[in-house]
Amino acid sequence: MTDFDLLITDWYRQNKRDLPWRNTNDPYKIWLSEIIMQQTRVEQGLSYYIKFINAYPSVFELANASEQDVLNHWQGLGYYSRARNLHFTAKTIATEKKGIFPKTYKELLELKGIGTYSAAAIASFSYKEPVAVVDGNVYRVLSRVFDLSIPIDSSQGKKYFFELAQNLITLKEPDVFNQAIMEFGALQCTPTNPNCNSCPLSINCLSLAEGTIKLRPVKSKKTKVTDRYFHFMVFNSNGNTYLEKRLQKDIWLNLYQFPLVESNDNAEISNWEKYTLSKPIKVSSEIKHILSHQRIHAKFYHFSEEPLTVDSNWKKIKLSEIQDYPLPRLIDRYLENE
DNA sequence: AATCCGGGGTG
DNA sequence: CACCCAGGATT
Repeated sequence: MTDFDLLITDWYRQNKRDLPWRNTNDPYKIWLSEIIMQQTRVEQGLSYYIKFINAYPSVFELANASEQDVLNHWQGLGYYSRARNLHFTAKTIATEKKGIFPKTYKELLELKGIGTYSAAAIASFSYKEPVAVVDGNVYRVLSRVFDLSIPIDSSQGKKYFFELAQNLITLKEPDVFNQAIMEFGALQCTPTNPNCNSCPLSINCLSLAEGTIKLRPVKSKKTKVTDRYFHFMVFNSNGNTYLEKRLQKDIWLNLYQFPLVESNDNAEISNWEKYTLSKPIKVSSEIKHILSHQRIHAKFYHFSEEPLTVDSNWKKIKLSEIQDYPLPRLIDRYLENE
């Protein structure tokens, strides 16, 4: 197809949403929006973007914040390594680079938390470098238009789609092309029930002609989910409780939770070993919390006495100040419903 | 190359 | 329940 770029950019000019990070060339704002939006729908990430811009108007405010403050603002969005890397890179930019972002795809790639997609997005949106973005939308659009069955989660597939997109991108307005193909995937060429009836590419869409729309894109792997059983100790005496900071290489790194004992099944814990000898005054029913690779079965056990011993990563806090700490959604939701 | 890392929405 | 979302780091 010779005029893919024209068709897609024309569609974009008529159908694009008005999003705050589209009205700027500021690499800080572009970068922040791209990190927040990774694996996240615009409707979910938008309020976080606004919150971050208000709290940290420039890379210097972000660099000078504590990691806990950054994680607090990130709370509930998930994939918390994004927030930790965001903060790490802000400090790199503020100190080593005096607040000036790198201006090329190649240099941007060297920053922590910035991969091929984000580097291409920042380089094209801020500096009009003609390097193609390849995100979930782009995989879907291209695999359908060209009816490609090569798996998008293979190394070969990733390389193939990047080169294809790179061959299609316009040199005049690479930023518009990149925005256009992603917006087209998000609004028109959607995962289920794409709007092929009113699609400017339907005449050229090989997958539509072959009847393979529902099969595209192809993924070869399926994620396997493991079950975990969490038992949280909710201490409450005189309005105080204990939180523990998660320091292991595991989910929710550097977030806080009620002190946890993990077991192999959902049987109620009766022996809390060194932590307490008393019986809980209340035990919640099992709460299921779904992550991409884990199914967590959680129970909350309430104790009205102080623990017998306190681990080094525990912190005694006022229950009324618990929201000063970044909490996994599981904990936050339990507090909401309690 | 394979696996891990959240949370929410959809059919 | 399975799949997807403005992906990246680690092993």
